Amino acid sequence: MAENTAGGENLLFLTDEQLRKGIEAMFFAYRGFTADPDRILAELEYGRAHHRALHFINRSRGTTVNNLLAVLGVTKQSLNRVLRALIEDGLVESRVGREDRRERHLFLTQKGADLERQLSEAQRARMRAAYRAAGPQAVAGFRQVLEAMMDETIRAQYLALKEGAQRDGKT
Amino acid sequence: MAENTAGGENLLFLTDEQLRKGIEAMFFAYRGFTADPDRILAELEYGRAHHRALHFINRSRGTTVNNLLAVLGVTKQSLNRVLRALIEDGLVESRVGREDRRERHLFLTQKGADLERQLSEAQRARMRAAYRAAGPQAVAGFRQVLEAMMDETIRAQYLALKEGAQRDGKT
DNA sequence: CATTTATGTCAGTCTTGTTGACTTTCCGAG
DNA sequence: CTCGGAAAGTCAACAAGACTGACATAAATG
Repeated sequence: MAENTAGGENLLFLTDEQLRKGIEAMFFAYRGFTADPDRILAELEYGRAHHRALHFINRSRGTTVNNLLAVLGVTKQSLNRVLRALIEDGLVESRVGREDRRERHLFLTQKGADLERQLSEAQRARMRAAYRAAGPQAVAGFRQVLEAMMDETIRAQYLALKEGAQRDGKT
Repeated sequence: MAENTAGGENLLFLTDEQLRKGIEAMFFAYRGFTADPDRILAELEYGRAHHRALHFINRSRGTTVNNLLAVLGVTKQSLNRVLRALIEDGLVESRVGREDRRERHLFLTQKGADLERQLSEAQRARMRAAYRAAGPQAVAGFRQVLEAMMDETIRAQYLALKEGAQRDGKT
């Protein structure tokens, strides 16, 4: 590879070959990332979309449908189908907004919180194992690269969320 | 949180809060990761599934349908739909195996290679920017964590792929 | 020759995305 | 205050791409 000599050692990680490995790592890792919750969801006749909704309702309780839409990056019609199922099954509660009665504020019921906990714990367990295997320094790099890979507008949302509602202590 | 004091600084990154941030980073970053090729594909009436097929045929030219199945982790019916379209449109060529004539070996045509190049370049550009922004050390950590996050069996495949550049098994 | 393997196909289902059309509610201009 | 537009949410219909199951064909293998 030409860049090897042209750019010097410190640019080796920018060769097409290195980038390709990163792309494939991302692809395979994402499969692992979703595998555990997917198995749980399959038994309950829910899908990944339900998991995502539960996750973000839990993490920003009382959020409106519109907020959730922006975070999830889907159409409101698509989200609505998922939300309807979760509400019918008693996992999510939808309350009419007090100030603006067009809005619906979303909350997990106890049952919803239980499932969310079960799903996120499965995902966290894998993440915890990966973090432990790789070490703190690798984790910092992992997060840096992921943040840099997000779309601009998404990154802004992510950084806002990162601090967000349940703020305990420092990063 | 308790772990903050209980585990000491070196375990800070294993708190549920840290893990949740990692999970969300993964979610948002994967959206960015697929966004650019998705835009190109949408205009051509192809989907992400076609991109994945093109990518792995390019990276392991002459691979068999069965190999591709294992790497992509989908059913043959699902892959077949995608492959049929790519072959009909003249992006992929399917050749009967010389040694084992039951096998079909898959190759990109010039047209297929062109599209693959266009798609992967869009994806590489984002990856390159992220790598550049984060630096070599972060990239090393990024890859370490991703590898640790894969399923065991997938990781074995990935590591094999990582080394073997263009190894046509038996054509 | 019987079985197994590799591939392809038809049919049907499910999840989750899409667009279009509609209702309810809010708010600002006249 | 009323009217019309905008915003939030809902319902309906459709498409992509995954899935399962059943079956067909050809070739390799014991």
